[in-house]
Amino acid sequence: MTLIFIIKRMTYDFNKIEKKWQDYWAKNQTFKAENKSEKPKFYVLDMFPYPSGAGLHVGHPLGYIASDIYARYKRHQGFNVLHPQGYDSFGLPAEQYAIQTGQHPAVTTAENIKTYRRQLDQIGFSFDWSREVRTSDPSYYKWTQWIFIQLFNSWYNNDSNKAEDISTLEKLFASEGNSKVNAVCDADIMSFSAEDWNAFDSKKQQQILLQYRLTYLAETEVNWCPALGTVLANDEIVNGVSERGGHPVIRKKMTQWSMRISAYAERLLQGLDKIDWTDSLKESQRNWIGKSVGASVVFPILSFPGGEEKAGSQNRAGYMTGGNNSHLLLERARDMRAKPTLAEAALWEQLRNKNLDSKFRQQHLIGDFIVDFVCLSKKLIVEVDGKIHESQLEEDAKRTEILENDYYKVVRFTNEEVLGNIENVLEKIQNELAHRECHKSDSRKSEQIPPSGVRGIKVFTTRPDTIFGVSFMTLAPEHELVSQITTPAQKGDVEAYILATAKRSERDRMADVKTISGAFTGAYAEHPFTKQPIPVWIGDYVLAGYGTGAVMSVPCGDQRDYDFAKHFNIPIPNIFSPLTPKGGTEDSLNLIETEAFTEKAGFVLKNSDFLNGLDYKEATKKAIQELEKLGQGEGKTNYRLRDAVFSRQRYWGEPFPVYYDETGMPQMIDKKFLPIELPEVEKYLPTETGEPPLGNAKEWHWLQYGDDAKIVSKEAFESSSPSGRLGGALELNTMPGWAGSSWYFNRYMDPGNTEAFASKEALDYWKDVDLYIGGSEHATGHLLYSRFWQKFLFDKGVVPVDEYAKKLINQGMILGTSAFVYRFSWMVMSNPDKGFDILDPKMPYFFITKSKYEKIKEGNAEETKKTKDFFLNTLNEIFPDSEISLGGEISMQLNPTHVDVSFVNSSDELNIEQFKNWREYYSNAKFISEDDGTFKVKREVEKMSKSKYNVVNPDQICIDYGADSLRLYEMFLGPLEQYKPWNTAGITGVHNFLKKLWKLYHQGENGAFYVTSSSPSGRLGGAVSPPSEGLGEALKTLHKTIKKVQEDIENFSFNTSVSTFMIAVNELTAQKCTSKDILEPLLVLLSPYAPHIAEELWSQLGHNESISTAAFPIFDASHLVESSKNYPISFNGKMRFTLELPMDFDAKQIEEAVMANEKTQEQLAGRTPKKVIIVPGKIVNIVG
RNA sequence: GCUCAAGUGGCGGAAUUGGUAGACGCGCCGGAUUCAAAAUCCGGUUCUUCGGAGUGCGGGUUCGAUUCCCGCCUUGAGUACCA
Repeated sequence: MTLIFIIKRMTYDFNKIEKKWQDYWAKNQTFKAENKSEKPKFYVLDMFPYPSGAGLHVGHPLGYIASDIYARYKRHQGFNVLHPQGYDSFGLPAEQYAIQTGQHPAVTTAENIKTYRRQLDQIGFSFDWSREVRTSDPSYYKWTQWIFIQLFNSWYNNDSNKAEDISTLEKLFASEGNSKVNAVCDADIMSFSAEDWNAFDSKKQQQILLQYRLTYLAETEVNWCPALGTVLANDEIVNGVSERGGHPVIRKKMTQWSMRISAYAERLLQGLDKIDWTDSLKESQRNWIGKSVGASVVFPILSFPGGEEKAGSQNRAGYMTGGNNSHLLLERARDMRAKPTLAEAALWEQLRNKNLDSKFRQQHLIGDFIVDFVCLSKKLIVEVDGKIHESQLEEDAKRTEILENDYYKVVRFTNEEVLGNIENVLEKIQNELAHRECHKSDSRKSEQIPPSGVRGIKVFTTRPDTIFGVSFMTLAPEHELVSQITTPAQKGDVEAYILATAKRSERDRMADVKTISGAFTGAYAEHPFTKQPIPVWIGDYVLAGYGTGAVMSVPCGDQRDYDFAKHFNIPIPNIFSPLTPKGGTEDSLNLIETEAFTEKAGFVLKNSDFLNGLDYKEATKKAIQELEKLGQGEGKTNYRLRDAVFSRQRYWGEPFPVYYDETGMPQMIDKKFLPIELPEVEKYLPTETGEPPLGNAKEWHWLQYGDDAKIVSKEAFESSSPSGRLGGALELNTMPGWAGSSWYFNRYMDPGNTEAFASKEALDYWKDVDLYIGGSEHATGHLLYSRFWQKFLFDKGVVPVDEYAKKLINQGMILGTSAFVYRFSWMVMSNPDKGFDILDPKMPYFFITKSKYEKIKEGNAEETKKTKDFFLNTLNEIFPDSEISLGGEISMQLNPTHVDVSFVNSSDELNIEQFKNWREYYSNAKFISEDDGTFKVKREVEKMSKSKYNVVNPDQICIDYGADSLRLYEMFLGPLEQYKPWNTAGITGVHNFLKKLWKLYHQGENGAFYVTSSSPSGRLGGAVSPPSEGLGEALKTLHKTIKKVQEDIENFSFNTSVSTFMIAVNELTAQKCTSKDILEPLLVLLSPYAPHIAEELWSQLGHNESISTAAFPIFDASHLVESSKNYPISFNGKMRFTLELPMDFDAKQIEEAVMANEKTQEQLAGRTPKKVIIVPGKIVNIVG
């Protein structure tokens, strides 16, 4: 017996249903995730949205719908699902708006968030809103500031290969100096001993530590836009001017906070292998990190302008230092050596020849100074001051300070002291020497110093195996050696070239990579092995910013070197011996006749001394070994990844928890005082003195006595008591947009925590994101920086995993379908006496429908004439008093103009009335329509954007079709990761599907709910027919659907499951299925996609609880077993007909049946098949 | 230039390990219902000279290729002389 229950007549009132269930979910906190649960966890995350003023357009929810389907599916699977949402609410647009309107960004941001929230709610997402975070909320950015402090208090230890607390570094410095420390740090670090360190004052120590910290202050060259008063990122500059406003941009050096992300380059690269992210995304991160393995090689410089340096001597390094103008100073030093003062001569007599056991040099160049005497190994400078120094005490003091900064000690004596009591002077010097540790100039540290002076030209190469192919060196024009080594004869050429390069803008240099240019410096370097001189050139194909800014040019193995050599007639020695397929070499074949041979295989080396006969791998290894023996090179890995600038001259961002003390050193504010809240300012522009907007804050000085601290005005700070006082001016920059988004996924685990950014329990439970969905445009920004922070936090033991997202999917963009109308006009000529004003407001705009436009474009004379007549007649009607004539046909103007897509229907017909009302100046527009009276527009797919009038807002779609239709349709459009145009026309398809679905459950009289139950103890009681009786076809449909939908969700192929649902409903409708056994599980399948209608029908089935955690139906293959198969019968691979045969036929039986069939004989037309391929259960293919 | 992704009807797209190419939907065409329209329902819809041909183009492997291999073309994205 079958029980029938009829509830009441209902139509699919989606607006009412959707509102009802959205309210229900909110009221019952249906999607709240628990931090303690017996269930397995699953974390589904969407990329943080920026709440823009324009609100959501239909492209935004695409990824959210996909992740929501997955989250809901996982709930049906029995997981405790964390699916949070929040806002990356600091950012430029709100600030720009504040600048224009004076409205506080916090106010506009809050309004925008409200709109976003309303729009998100109406789509029915299963977010746990109790965990919402906003980056601009002080309770959130408190922890962003805290992480910044952790970075400041850390350094990267290459030996332990992780970040460590800065205190461990201080201990090392105090006990052994820095020579053995293997840290990631600034490039220009001087070595010091433990004694030096302990003798340094606090400021000096802090300056040194800053060179090791993971976030540090440094002078960085930035893109400065004076008009906007801020630094711009590279992608904010378009064609050399600012993207916003088109203002000029200049290169400027500024002191900024930087993040030492380069410390993590290798781990960021290696980590990619552990995570399931899209290949293209990993690929762009790999490119960005840009690892290249090779060697660094030093080429000594053979000739200096003065000729006083000779190449080849081993103890050259450290012999002399000097800045860019050293060659000028050197001449002066020589002069002074020749004409010493009496006192100098006397002292030199005593110091020379190692009378004091230390080697001294006289009139030597240190940095940009010529000092009287210096002991390089002990870094002791002895100055003998004549009368003249009394008048320049200040300059001397400054000079002393600079030298001391380089760890030199300066002792001064007067002429009188030296001449009067030279014994005393020598004793003092001896004393100093005894207290100073010996400085080895060739320590590991000094190798990190960029090449300068006689150290030679340091290059990085990925092909050390080709070192015998070097025929010249090329330096970047900006290289600091250029001015030092250029010979007088070449000076003119070189300077002219440098000037010409400097003039060329970045853009010119980029656009014009084909032109080869350069200049010879006149200098020669020495080949490390052959000791042959190699000419040194400069060329702008070598970039100052990469590697060492210099290359060893191997024209036979590098195309750019090859082109350069050809252009300047530099020899191209060949070192490649091509391999034949048999393994021998074939030297008659010249690999480099027309271009460089850049392959790393298929050759052995020749003309390469000890590398002869070796291949790429062997030779690379051998070359590095030999270079290391000579001390002129070593194996080296280079990364393109640069440290990230972390300061922005902006208001609407996180303030730094930093003040500058009286010595000007940055100090972190203690954790207990966080957050440092963003101050109020009167205007959001830079100050008159060019300081960032925070410079406008009246109170922005830190004033702290012990546990008491407050932010006060400059005056209040200066008048406060200095005793026990901490504090100073607060940092004026704010953090960049990526600060808050680099760790938010951790905050969602425990967003309300006030003691930590998340509790250990929460972090250990949720661990990482299982599924992360977002746009690929963040590939090298957010997604790289956030991995860096996560690894850092992992090193510090704060988070349990070092990769925060196991799987990441990129959703494609939904593009707009822009509409264009064609405007046309002719050149108008009128009689001067009876003229009319072309700017007369009565002068209308003329538009022509698409097909006629196309005819005219093709040169259709008739259509052109008609259009012309229409134009002229219309004008004559409007201006009856004028005599108007037109220019020739050639002067006809046809311009496509964007028109708002809301005026255009799905058949591309323009609503002329709406269009006329759109703009005042269109109100009297004239139209040439199609012959049937419609006016058609041209369509084109473009990015969705306000300025293209092609934005489609989800609000209206929800009103017209409902959120379930929108969700299904966005998924139905195509594969998630693909870019695809939005076309509202198709939404009726999925909407009809939902109506059909509704009908399937409402097959009662007058559309009443009607479901038959066969369950003996069903919820509504009653009896009883054997389960599944007579449901064969329906069960097959159901289980086919279960299988497909489950596979689809797990493969993120959401578009195909929508088709599957349609097929299922079509089939069940055809079967007139009313069985609860079928229709109930079907709802669970559908619920992730169309949750509102699923909830409604679920409750109509008699359930009192939400469908959201109902168990996902289990696929049972037995329902799909077929007894026969409709075999496709192919002839030579082409399917000609099908044949129904029993499933249990074996190959032989199939062949007999097929060959016996008359259609087979017809196809064969008397031929005998050569071969019959039979795959039982699949196909039959007859060949012949 | 390099790297990655993608090219299938009028359109969005499907074909999951090589096995019936064009599922599903839109649009279009025809029909039913209606005084009429909307809505709904039913049927058709790759091209075709009715033999066949056909998944960007040209080759190859295979009994069989949208799927695998080689070469090319086009489009989109990222990157910009990376030594």
